[in-house]
Amino acid sequence: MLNSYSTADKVLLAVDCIIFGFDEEGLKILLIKRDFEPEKGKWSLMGGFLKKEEVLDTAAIRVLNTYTGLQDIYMEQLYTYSEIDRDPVERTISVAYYALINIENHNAELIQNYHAKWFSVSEVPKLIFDHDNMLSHAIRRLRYRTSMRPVGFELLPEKFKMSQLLKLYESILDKEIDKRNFISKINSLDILIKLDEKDMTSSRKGSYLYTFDKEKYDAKLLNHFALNF
Amino acid sequence: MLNSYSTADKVLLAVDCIIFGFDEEGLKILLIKRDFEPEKGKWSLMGGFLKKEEVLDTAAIRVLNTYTGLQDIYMEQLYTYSEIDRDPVERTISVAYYALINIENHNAELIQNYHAKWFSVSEVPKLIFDHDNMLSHAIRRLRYRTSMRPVGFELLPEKFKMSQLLKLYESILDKEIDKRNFISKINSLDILIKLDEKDMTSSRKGSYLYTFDKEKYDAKLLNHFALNF
DNA sequence: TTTATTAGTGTAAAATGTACATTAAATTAA
DNA sequence: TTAATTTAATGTACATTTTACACTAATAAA
Repeated sequence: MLNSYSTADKVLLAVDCIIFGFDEEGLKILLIKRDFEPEKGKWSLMGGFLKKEEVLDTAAIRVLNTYTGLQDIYMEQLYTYSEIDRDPVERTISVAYYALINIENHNAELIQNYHAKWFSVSEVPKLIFDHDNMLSHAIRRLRYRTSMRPVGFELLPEKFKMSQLLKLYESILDKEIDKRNFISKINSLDILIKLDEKDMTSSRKGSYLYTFDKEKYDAKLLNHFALNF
Repeated sequence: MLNSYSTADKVLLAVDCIIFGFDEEGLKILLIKRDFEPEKGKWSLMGGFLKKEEVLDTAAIRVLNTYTGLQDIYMEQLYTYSEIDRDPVERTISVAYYALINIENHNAELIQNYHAKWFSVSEVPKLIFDHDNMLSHAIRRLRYRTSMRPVGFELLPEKFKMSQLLKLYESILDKEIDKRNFISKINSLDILIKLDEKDMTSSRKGSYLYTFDKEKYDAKLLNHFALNF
């Protein structure tokens, strides 16, 4: 019977969270060392089961918070994984979510956490279950998204140098980008505000700081701008 | 307990199928009239529950086949919907899938079916549950996808006129496209084979027929071509 | 042979993308 | 005080792509 609610199978539904961050060293991802079976001691994404009275988006937020202390992180649904043996203990379907966060802003929350740790995306250890697959899927999505619209908002501090933004793009897209072309392209989008302030920490000359102009950004989102680096 | 398999809630997991087709009249979508409760007699997507020993992709194929007789349709996962009350009978999470098919090729299968019917996307009736939402999400995805790579393959007959391909794009993107620019852009992709054959049914002059060059197409997919109409 | 209908074709101007090297500002060391 | 060092900031010429736009070609029917 295709449509009998009473006889239909019920399954475990999980969420897994892929959290991207960025700092001087480049693009990173947040992982936890499992302190429970199966695969205790191995690295994995933050995951947990959906509760009956809960929406997936909320479950993802709750799970992430439980493991990392991170609050109010907006995550986007990535894909739902349902391979029969993806979880060796019991048939579990998992809905993966991903988010971009600013590492500095959230360090306080993370420090008090037990086992969460940032890894460079280029040096991720072997993960449990199908988490490697989820991660590579998420990276692909992030790259794709980056080429469609600016992503810097979430990953950079409030005030940032142009060179940081450039480095962010280079990290995500994993390629070199011509500095002058990058700057003129970004400027042509007209979504940055150049501040009077300079950051003197890394050079004699100092470099101007910028912030995103959230209003202009939102207005332009509607016409979904594409960047072709 | 976040990670106890034994105490975690289990839920009903469904799949819903969004099937796009195209004919002389434009872009269409396949719906069924429900012959069971709830919402009996209303129009809906083809849906059914995931079985315990089944992968989502397979469930989508099975469900579609059950309602329409359609065979071997490759569907792509769209999104997973989990609003608490999306199904009034019981908490059900649904994974939506979508596919593009050639209406003519599959008419034989569909004719013998009871209640499935094609609707122009511009004249879709009110659907049950959150199926309207799924559909509009799918249309958005289709438009997006169309701007990233050619989609004609699946929706057109084996042999087609350039004007059909143009009309397909206009239907999906819901805007007029300049004929000359369209043709030269398509030709520059170098994925069509112009046949010696002409279709004389719609004009005195007759128009050349084309087929897709699957090999060239696949080769180019790797460099994901973007079309900006 | 004229008429009507759809198919098929090209070009010029504008916008965008790309490749590439020098000067500017400030600190530190001589 | 001057020179040397370091990173920041800027512009141009060329190639490519996109856009706007209108007439001729082929054929069948009248």
